[in-house]
Parts: sequence; structure tokens; C-alpha cells
Amino acid sequence: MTTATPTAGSGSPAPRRRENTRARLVEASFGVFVEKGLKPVTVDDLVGAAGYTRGAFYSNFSSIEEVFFEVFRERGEGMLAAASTAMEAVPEEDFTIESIGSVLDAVRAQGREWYILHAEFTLLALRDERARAVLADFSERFRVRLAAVIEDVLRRLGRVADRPTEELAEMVAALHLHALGQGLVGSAVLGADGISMDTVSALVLGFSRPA
Amino acid sequence: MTTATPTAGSGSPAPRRRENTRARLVEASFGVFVEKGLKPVTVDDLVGAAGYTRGAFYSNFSSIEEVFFEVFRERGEGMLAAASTAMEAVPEEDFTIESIGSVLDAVRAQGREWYILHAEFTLLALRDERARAVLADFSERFRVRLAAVIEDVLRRLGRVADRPTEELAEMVAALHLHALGQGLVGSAVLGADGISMDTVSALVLGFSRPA
DNA sequence: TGTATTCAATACGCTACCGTATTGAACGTG
DNA sequence: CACGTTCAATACGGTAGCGTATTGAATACA
Repeated sequence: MTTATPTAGSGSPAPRRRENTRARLVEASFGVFVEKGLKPVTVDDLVGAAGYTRGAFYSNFSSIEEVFFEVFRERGEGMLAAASTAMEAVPEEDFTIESIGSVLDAVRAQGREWYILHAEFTLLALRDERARAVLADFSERFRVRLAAVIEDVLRRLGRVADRPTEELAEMVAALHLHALGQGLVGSAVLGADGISMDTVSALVLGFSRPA
Repeated sequence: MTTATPTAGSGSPAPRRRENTRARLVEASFGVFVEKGLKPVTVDDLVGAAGYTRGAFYSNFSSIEEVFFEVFRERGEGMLAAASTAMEAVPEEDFTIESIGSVLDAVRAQGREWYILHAEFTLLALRDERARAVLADFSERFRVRLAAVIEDVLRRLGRVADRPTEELAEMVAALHLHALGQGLVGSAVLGADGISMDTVSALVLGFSRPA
């Protein structure tokens, strides 16, 4: 790579417009943050990955954190959208425990990258109020979606939950993410590829009873 | 603070010995890592917190990561020791679900600080093989201890687990840590102060059956 | 008590990265 | 097809933090 051509080889050169630059920068930054985390990343890393130089960065953003926020928001919306799509793909009368799995698959599909981004952003949230708000918003929305599926499934099975389905959803999501992380780190007690279906099933059944 | 007196006001001035310096540096570094994370920390932050200057650092360590490892190992051992102590404090014939709680309390006692250190170290482990090994070792030891308690409790209750108690232990530990983190970030669906006892109880009962 | 050794304090040069200011090429507009 | 505008590329000075080399004060030891 000699010349710095943004997104090398993408058909038409794409007009030099502000939105393009921002979008490409955010897009490319995702991989950089996944690879390095937040603090070790430099402005040159980001523009380098996108095929720009420093000037493009400061003309579009004022700090690296700003980009990080944008990346998280964007990928978070992606996750939520994927989860919704997965839900809607299942016809109402086919709800089974497996339906929960298909929502979890939306997370699994982003796998390693989402896990890392999420962990990194959580750490930021511990120290930054605004990040806290963004994270809380995402988490709640995801939890609510998952809770809805769980509720549907329970209804279909003719069972009622012992406690708020949101708690159940929180547990399932937490364990799923945790298992994904364990898989990355090597020791995978709960399954290297996220939580297993029979664990989900045992959880959902264990926290509910026949209506 | 004008003069840099290590551990200001601790009775005797304490001899200027290598081990002392190392120990103080590690001790003081804990707080710094909790506050800032890993990468943003500078050598001056660490020696400053301990009341030394750069010289002391490079004469005892060769990188900041090295100190970070040492901090995690040390606090990890502390956690394990606290967990063991908690276990042994309960007479064998008194095992109830609450016994599990007393192990979790060992974690709760370190609360916020342990959560952050652990999260920070996990992120490092995703990118560093040696950290991975250290983390795996800690996690396994903790899981085994917790699994032992769970097993004892189940035996006492005349129940048998549906699946390896280590899996159960992993779930309980993961949810506990997750809940602690949620508490720090604000939204505490599973209880702001770690996992609640009736969740633990439901989990343990849900994943076991009468013998 | 004098001498050798240990180890933290200081001094120093170096590099990486920052953020601003300036330049100049692509684009829209009349 | 000129003109103005938009925005990324480049050039720059400033700073923070690094790691080494040297110094000097404790401590051990004879």
C-alpha cells in the first residue's frame, strides 16, 4: 500500500464527502479498537486503518473517545437490529426454547469482536458517565428484547416465570457473553461458543413453573 | 506532601530494602490500576503513589505490565485465601445455601476494586498469552473451591447435581461478578451488590434434583 | 570505624503523539 | 468555465513519557 486510497478497491472512488469520511473512519476504527483497546490507540492508527491522514481525523472528530462512542453505538444498534430480525424470523406458533437461541446467535455472529468491544466499553463506562448512559441504554434495550422472547416461549409452553423475565433475560445474556469470553481466553467451562442450549433450557425451566 | 516519604507516617521509617520497595510499589499500584486501568498508567503514577521516584521503579521492575501481573496475582491469592477462610469458618454440619453466600461475600468484600481489576486483567488476557495463563489458573482455583462448597451443600440437602458442579460454580461466579459490575454502572437488574441469595438458591436447586 | 555494596534519586536525550495552522485539490454553483 | 467553498493533506511546534546513565546516600560487613 503506497498511496493512501480510502477503502482500496471499492468500485467507484466514492466522492470526497464529509459523511463518507466519517463513516469510513468509524468503520475502520472498529477493527483497531478490537485489536488494541481504547487507550493505546493513536489518531494515526485510526486514519491509517481507513486510508486517511491526520487532517481527516481532526476535521471530523475532536477526540479518539468520540470515535469510540460512535463505534459502540453503531455496532450496538447492529446487534439490536440483528436480534429483532432473528425474532421476527420465527413464526409465532413455532416458539420453542430454540427461539431464544436464535437471538443469542445474533450475538454469537459478532462473536469475538463484539465481546471485546463490549468489555472495553464497559470498562470505560466505569469511569465515564456518558459512556455509562450509552451502555445502560443498550443493555436495557437488549434485555427487553430478550425478555420478550422468553416470555413468548414460556407462554407457548404453558408456563409462568417465578420472577421478572427481565432478570432471566439478564442472566441468560450475561452467561452467554461470559461464556464467549471464556472461550476466547481458553478455559471454556460453559462452552467455548457461548452458552449451550441445554443450559438456557435448564435456566428457563428452572425459573418458571407450569401455569 | 512536600518530601516523598514512602508510606507517610507508618511508625518506623522501615529500612530501605529491595523487598520493601517492591512490596510498597505493588501495594500502591493496585489503587492506581483500579482508578485508571492499565495503559493510561505511567511509571510516574506508580512511583508517585508509593512515594518514590522513577529510579526505584526501574531498579525493581522492567515494565508496567510486570507490576500489573504482580498486582493481579497478589490480589487473586488474597481472594482465594479469603474464600477458603470463609469456607472453613462454617462447621460441616451447618452447610446450607447460605454457605455459598459466605464464599461470595469474600468477593463482595473486595467489591468494586476486585471487579475492576479482574475486568481489566481479562481484557489483557485476550491479547496476552501469559496473562491468559495467569487468569486461567486463578479462575480454575476459584471455581474448584466454589464447586466444592456447592457439592457439600447439595450433599447436605440430599440432592445430586444434574451436571458438573464446576459448571454450576462457574455460573454462580459469573453472575455474581456480572451483578457487581452492573451495580457499578448503575443499572442493577440482578441486585446492585452482587447476586442475591435467592437467585443462588434457585440456581442450585434448579440444576439439581433429590437424590 | 572504614570500606564496599546496594539501590533509589536525579539528570538527560530521545521518541511518539498531540493539536493547530496552513496549503491545495476536489467539488458544487452561478 | 470561472469562482467560492469544503475538507483532507502536510508541516510544525510543543509536551509527556520513556529508558539509560550517573550520582549519592544509606546499609552491610570486615
